[in-house]
Amino acid sequence: MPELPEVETVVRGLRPRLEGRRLAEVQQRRPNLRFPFPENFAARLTGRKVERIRRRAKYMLLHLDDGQVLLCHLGMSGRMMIHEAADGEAPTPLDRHDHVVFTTDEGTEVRFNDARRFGIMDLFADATLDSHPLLKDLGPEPLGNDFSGPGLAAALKGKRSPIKAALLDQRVVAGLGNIYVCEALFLAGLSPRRQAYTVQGGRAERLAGAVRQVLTRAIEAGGSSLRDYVQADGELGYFQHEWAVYGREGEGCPGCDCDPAVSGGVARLVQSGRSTFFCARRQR
DNA sequence: ATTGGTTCCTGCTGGC
DNA sequence: TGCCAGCAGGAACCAA
Repeated sequence: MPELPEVETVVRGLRPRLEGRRLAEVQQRRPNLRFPFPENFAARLTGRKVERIRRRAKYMLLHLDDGQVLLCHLGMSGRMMIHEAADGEAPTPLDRHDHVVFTTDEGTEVRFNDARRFGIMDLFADATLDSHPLLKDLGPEPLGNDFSGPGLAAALKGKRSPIKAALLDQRVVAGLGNIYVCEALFLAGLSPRRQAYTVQGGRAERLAGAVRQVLTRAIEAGGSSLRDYVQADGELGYFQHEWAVYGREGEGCPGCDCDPAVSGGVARLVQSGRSTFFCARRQR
């Protein structure tokens, strides 16, 4: 599912096609995604130039030349598919889940496709960005300077929920989802069931380092491609081949030499309604 | 205030 | 082989 590394990969794929380009045409093909589209969505975007594209947590933020910001969230199944203009070739037919089509002044099409419609699009003034309800409570960027062991420890202090749930809380650290939380806890050797407030000192330091490491590696690999997710240019990411525990129930834990038939290997449990994968031997 | 459960949605998977 | 229940999950929302 698109988590921080996947969104970062999409942003990097979109930049060369959209930054500095004008949106010649914008088609909104249904009234809502997860929420209704803002009023006059397409009209307010048409003719605008995209000055800068950046990422905050799992959100893409497109800064426009008139002081508006277009916010996009890929939800579970959202993709940005790029169709370059080609001489004399018939355009690829639209899919029924192509909900928004942006066409630039160069003729490039960017199609937002989202089968499950958990995605979000919003459009608002740059000046209100810091108070935007979806952005205002977000925690630090895990790859930024504001994220550290002591900072993480402070955010976890007093939290009685399992560390797994705490890391999914976007107010603690922004951008992690189920996959990378499982992977980071594995790397840090921490049990997903451990109460969050017990992750202090060296444990918090290890966990912060593990979060950074797993996200950095995933971005280098171009993200993880599940059946839902394709990078902006249609290339597949490779990080799913590097998962140590996610989706590997019953397989041997890559950190243990033990036989999965004897030890049980990677275990699965359900926490806050989602699957957690972990190695009970290595993670305490 | 904090925490846990439910909901939205569709496509894929696995069991019969 | 075909059918269909169940599962996947980000984050708002609600209830305790």
